[in-house]
Amino acid sequence: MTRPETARPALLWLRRDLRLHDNAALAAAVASGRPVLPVYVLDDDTPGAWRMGAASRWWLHHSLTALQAELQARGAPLVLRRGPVASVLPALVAETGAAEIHAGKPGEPWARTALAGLSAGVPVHLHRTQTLHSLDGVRTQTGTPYGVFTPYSRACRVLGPVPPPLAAPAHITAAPAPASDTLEDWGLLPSRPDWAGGLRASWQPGEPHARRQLAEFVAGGVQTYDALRDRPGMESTSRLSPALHFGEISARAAWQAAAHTVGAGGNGVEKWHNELLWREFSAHLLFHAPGLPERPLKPAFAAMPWRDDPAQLRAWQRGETGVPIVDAGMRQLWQTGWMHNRVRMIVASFLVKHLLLPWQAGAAWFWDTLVDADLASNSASWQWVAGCGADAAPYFRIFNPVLQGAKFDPEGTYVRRYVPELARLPAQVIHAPWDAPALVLRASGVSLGGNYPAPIVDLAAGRQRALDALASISKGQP
DNA sequence: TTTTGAGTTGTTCGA
DNA sequence: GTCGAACAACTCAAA
Repeated sequence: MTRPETARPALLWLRRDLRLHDNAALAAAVASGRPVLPVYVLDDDTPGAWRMGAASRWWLHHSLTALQAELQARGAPLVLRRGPVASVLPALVAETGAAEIHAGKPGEPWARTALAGLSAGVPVHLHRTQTLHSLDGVRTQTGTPYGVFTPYSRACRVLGPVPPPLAAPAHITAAPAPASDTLEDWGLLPSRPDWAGGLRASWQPGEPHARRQLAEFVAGGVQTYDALRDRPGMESTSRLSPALHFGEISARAAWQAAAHTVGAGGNGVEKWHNELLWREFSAHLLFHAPGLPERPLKPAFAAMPWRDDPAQLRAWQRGETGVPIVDAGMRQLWQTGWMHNRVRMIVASFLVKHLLLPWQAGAAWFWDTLVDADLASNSASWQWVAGCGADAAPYFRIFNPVLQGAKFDPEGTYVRRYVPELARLPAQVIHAPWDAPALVLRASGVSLGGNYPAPIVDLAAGRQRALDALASISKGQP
């Protein structure tokens, strides 16, 4: 007995597009007229793969749980498999008799390489699901990729209006389901110890919640995004970065939802669009510079005299540097799996400039602890702060964590929330307790070197050391 | 081909 | 307290 040709399923490989709305790969699989077989592959084994960090794995577990429920509601179970995609997918094709594969086009070099090495014996159709624009398609007039954000963003904006998002299919004709792992098999959640309490309290992964969150942001926060997005003590950002990373919402939906707001005053929508284009630009950079996660884009930085200081790196990771805004940021990261964007810049600058520790060490910590860890954005942003990126910050731009704290957390709200031992300090001294009179410290229950560390580096000396190090690798030096 | 203007997010110093 | 200039030189992208 042979099945009719049209009964052979279309395999839908979902990776960073864990959604039903505006999913071109899903739409194409449904449009093929074949039964659809959705599959997620946990790939820790492809050589060169950037194995997802612990916080990302926590998010993935819950995002896949939500996706299973959504697919099930439309009649199609999600198949879970584990292993290198280049062997898992062909095996699944052989097992199910699938006639074609649909997937989102990967951006990470290692994933593209793995896909190129895949020979499934059936057509593989790749669809753009992760970005607004083609990573390869946006080029300068001479055909080279962009290396500077502003002209890149201009080129994107003149491409024309972002097309409307695709609807979610009302019904999916399911293929007979092959064997599947269970999420519990994968052990994505921490057990001993269970450190995910702060993540559970802060987040709700999955497409349905991401859509609600976007709607709320567009109805309120985006109007004041321009003015308030730099204030870490306020809820003034979208907090959609993990949903965007895992594709629970599409960049297109995020763009369009804001574009349609009426009566938008100020530049909130434009700022929001720019942030989406920064995400896009980072993906563009990684696409064209595969070494971005490992090596500085500016070759001169190979000679940078980075220090090796495990104790100071550990103090930074734990939020025990003695610099309040830095410690608050690092503790927010550790507790919630996320850090406000402004504070990311401050803690990153502190690590690479004041401590003179390599940006790769910071990027590795972020990779493991962020629920929104994204290879392109993380690598490009760390290189930018370190000064070795394509579109780098000027060498003299060294964030002063005291001034940054006073400017963007003037009441000390953010520091008080994450560094409770400083909570009773007056706002005037909360960002530099070492300058506070002994009487004020005592009255606030703060003991420097006791219940809160003294700064592990003198800020002025650290700044000068960084300037000297940067001067030592400039071409003007003998 | 050559030229020109510009380049996310800052700090310090001196007037 | 406030303000403007200086802080390298380089590379990018377009005219």
